Amino acid sequence: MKIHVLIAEDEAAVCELLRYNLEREGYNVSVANDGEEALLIIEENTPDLLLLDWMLPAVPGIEICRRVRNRASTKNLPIIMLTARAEETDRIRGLDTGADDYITKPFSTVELMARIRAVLRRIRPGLSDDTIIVGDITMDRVGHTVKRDGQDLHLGPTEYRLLDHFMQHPGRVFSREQLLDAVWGTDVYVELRTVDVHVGRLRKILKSVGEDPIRTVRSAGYALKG
Amino acid sequence: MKIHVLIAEDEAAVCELLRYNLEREGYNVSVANDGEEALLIIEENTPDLLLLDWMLPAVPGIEICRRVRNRASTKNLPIIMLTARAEETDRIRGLDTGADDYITKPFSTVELMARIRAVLRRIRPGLSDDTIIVGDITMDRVGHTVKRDGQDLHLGPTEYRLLDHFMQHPGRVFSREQLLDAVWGTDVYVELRTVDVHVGRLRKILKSVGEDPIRTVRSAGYALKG
DNA sequence: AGGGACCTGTCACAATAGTGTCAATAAAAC
DNA sequence: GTTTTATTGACACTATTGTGACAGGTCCCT
Repeated sequence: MKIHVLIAEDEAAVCELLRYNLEREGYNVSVANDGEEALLIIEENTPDLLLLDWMLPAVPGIEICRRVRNRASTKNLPIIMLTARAEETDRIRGLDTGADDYITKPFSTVELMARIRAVLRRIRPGLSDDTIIVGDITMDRVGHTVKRDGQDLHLGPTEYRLLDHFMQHPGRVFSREQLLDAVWGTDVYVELRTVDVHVGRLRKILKSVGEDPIRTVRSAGYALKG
Repeated sequence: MKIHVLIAEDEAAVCELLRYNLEREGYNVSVANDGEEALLIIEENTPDLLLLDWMLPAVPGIEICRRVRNRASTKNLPIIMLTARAEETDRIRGLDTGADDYITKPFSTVELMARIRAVLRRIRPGLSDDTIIVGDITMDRVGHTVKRDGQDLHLGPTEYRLLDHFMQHPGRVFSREQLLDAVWGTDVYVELRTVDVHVGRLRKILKSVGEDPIRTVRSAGYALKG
C-alpha cells in the first residue's frame, strides 16, 4: 500500500515540483488547488500526509489545519506547512495550530523529503526501521534474523511473523483473532487455537536463551512483555 | 504528572537558558552534559522529550538518536535536535536518523517552546490514551496490566473487568445488580452474593500493596474511593 | 521420481487458573 | 441482644490454556 500524500498548494510550479519529487520516491500524490478542494479530498479519501500551503485560496491553510485537527478521523493526520513568510510569529502560529512541521519557501526538495520521512516515521513506526530491539531480543528485519542475548535463534516463517508483530507493539495484548488477522492474514481460515500452538513454539525457542518473554492474558490473548 | 524533558547539551549557558524557560512552563527538567550521561538518564528514567545537541562530547547526538530509535522502549521518544550548524546536509541527516524536529542555534526560545508543544501534542494522546489512573492505581487497558504504587498486580479476568468498571466511575456507588449487569453481562444469571465474593478477591489483591481502596456502602453496594 | 528436512494446522488430553455457591463468621444497625 | 448485611474460606466445577503427537505439505537435493 503506497503512502498517499495530498498537496494543497495553488502555485502550479510548486505543485509540479513536489509531485515530481514525491512520485519519484514512491508516494501516491493528489493535488488540491484551493482550500475547498483540499477539504473535500481529505474528507472522502483521507491521505496519510498533508503538505499545506499557508496562503491558500478559498480557505486559508491555518483554517484547514484547525478543521483537520478538530475532526476525529483526521486528528492524527500529519501536516507539514509550506509558507513564503519566514517571520517567526507565523511559524509559531502554525505549530500551535497543530502542524507537525513547517518549511519556508523557497525550500530545498531534499530537505523537504527528509522532513516528510521524519514525520511519517512517527506515524508508521516500522516502515523504515530495519532492526527492532525489545529487552534482550533483537530482530533484524532486513536479514530476517533474530538474536536473544547475542545468541542466534532459528524461527520458522510463522513464528518470525508472530514475533515481528509482537515486537512492533511490545506490551500490548492481542486476541487470537487479532493475531490471526495480523500474522496469518484476514482471508485464511484456521482454528483459533492454532495461535496457541504457534505461541507455544515461539516460546519454546525464545526460552532456550532466557525467561519466557511472552505473557498469557487469560481470556484476552497474548502480549510480549514490554 | 509533569512532563519530563531531558536536555543533552554541553554549553552551560544554553543549558541554563533552556532549563529556566522549560521550568517556567511547568516542565520537569533534567540535564546531561555529555552523551554518555544522556544515555544513562534515558535508560533509567525515560524522559518524555529529548532536546539533543548535535555536537555532544563522549557520544555525538546523531549516535544517541540512532540508539534511542532502535530500542523499543524509547522508539517513540520525541527528539528535537539543537545545532549550531545551519548546513542543509546536517539537517537532513538529523531528520533521517529519527529526530522529530530540528532547530538551529541561536534560536528563539519562544519558537522552541512552540515546537516543543507541537511535538508533544503528537505523542501524548498515544501515551495517556488508554490508561486510567485513580489515586495510586494505574490500569493499562492496552496491555491489560494493573499497577498500584508502581507494583504489578495480577488480576483474574473478572476482577479485571470489575476494577475497570470501578475505575471508569471512581467514587460512584454501584449496587450488586448494576455490577452484575456491567461486569457479568445482562444475560447471565448468577447469585447476587457472587459480587461480594469477587469484590473480596479484588480487595485482597489491591490490599497487598496499600490501603483498601474500595468502600462498602451498607445495603447499597460498593464504590471505588475517588 | 523418491527421500528428507522442515513447517503447518488439528486434535486430544493434561495442566492450570478462575468461577460460583454455600455456610460459618464477623460487623453494623436497630 | 436480635436482626440484618457483609466478609471469608472451602470446595466442587468450569473454562481456558499448554503441549505432544500426527498427518499432510512444500521445497530441495540427488
